[in-house]
Amino acid sequence: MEKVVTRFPPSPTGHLHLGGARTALFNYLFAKHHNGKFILRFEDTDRERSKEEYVDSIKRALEWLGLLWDEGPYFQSERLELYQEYAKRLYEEGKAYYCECSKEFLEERKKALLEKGLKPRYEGLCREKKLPPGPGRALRIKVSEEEEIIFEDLLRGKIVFPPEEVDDFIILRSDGTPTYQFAVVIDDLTMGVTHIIRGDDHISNTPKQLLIYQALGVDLPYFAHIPMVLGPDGARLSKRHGAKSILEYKEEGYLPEAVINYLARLGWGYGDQEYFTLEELIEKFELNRVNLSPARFDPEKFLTFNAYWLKNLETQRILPHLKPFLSAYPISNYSEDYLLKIIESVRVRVKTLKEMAEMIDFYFLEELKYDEEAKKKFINAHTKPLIKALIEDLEKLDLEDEKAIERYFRGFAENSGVKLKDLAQALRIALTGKTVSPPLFEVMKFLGKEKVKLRLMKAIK
RNA sequence: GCCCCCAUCGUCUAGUGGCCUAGGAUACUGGCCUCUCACGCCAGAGACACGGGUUCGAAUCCCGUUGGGGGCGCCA
Repeated sequence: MEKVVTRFPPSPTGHLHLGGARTALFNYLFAKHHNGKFILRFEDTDRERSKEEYVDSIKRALEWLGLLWDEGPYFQSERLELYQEYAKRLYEEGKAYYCECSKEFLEERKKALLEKGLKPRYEGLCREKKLPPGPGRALRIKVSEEEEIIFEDLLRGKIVFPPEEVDDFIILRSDGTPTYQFAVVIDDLTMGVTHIIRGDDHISNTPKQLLIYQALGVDLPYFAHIPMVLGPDGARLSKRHGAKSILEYKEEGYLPEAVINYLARLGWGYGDQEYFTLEELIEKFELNRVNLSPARFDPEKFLTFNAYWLKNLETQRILPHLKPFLSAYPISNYSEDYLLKIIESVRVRVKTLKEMAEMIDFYFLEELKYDEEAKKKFINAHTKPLIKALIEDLEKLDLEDEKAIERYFRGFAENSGVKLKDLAQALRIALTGKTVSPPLFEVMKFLGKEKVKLRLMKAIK
């Protein structure tokens, strides 16, 4: 097989969201699985809506996900001459013609046809006029009215369109810029793209693109139309329906590993396996395992995947992602080893990095933020003397030895006639300020004797 | 309106004519574990959209219906 080349061609008119990211992922995985090349290309021929800002955010999102492109990014806006050359060729070969119909006129015709219950299509008014290029004239491709248009989709098999489905469509606007249909074909052709993997909303565009390939007299690439990602409500996932950008998930404390994994499982499966690393996906990804029906995005399950990776990824790989969430604290005062141990102790208890940061903030705070209500409840006339006694005992304890501490506390509770449960809550508040924390004896160990003593004293003051 | 795609638990999926009394995950319910919160473990409930064919046999193949999604731009 020739070398596989895939591409991801976002238009920089918005941030990268889950749907786009999944398309990028599948293209990336397919290319990497076959030792091929993955190209990034920005389709920015719509100068009105394209923004530099989005180019930047899409790139950052892909980088964060680890979907690194081997070539590009290309910009269609920088390749206008190329499109014009190809268009000129089609015009000179009589395969395309100039059209002088105004937008307003076409709009009217479309309305009229629609009212008659007909398919809105260009009626070929300028087809035989043999107009030369000129201002206000768009270039249309000549389309046969008799032949069915057939193509073989890698996932769905043969797809047939009746000839009347495609009219003489525009390939070059009257301002000389190419339309999407034309630009994609020329780009994919000149960039050597072998496999076009894209959302199935493009199925209906494919016939038009096929006709361009045909007119050009070149071989077709392979097409694979993957199902779209729908919102939880089953409606199309789109920016207007509040689809969040990938970068927003980053800010909410999602791990790229989780995003990748969840996205891969939307519309793709590998037996009963649920969890995959990027490396594993590259190894196992095959197009024939892609589902054909659209998948709904389920925030709940997405969170679960994040929780899974939070508790299974090596702590060294979590730390860099966690650091931005800890920026309010002087974490540079703590060793990496210390931070890793803390991560280890809370990773099973949280679902996002944000939650993780909140859960361990007490390690870094000079002044604890107490849950006042809980403090009142658990640090009372009954427990205060006990805490005082504990402070005395602290000197002779080895906080490094968790097991020993636990034995000591169990004994202490028994002797004092309180349940460890109740004593533990009082201590938890005193040491962390909260009612929920990592295991107490671990907290003491990591805090160290000095801080434990200080915090206990402060709590009973 | 016309055209195209799709159809298994709520959701993501396994399943490619007999292994299906339909498996897993998640969410849900109950229990166990337990210093809090979690994790974990055990158990439960939960689906082949419907109707016709084909076949000895259909979740799996064919047709229709219904439902969902998409497209019909000098947007991408």
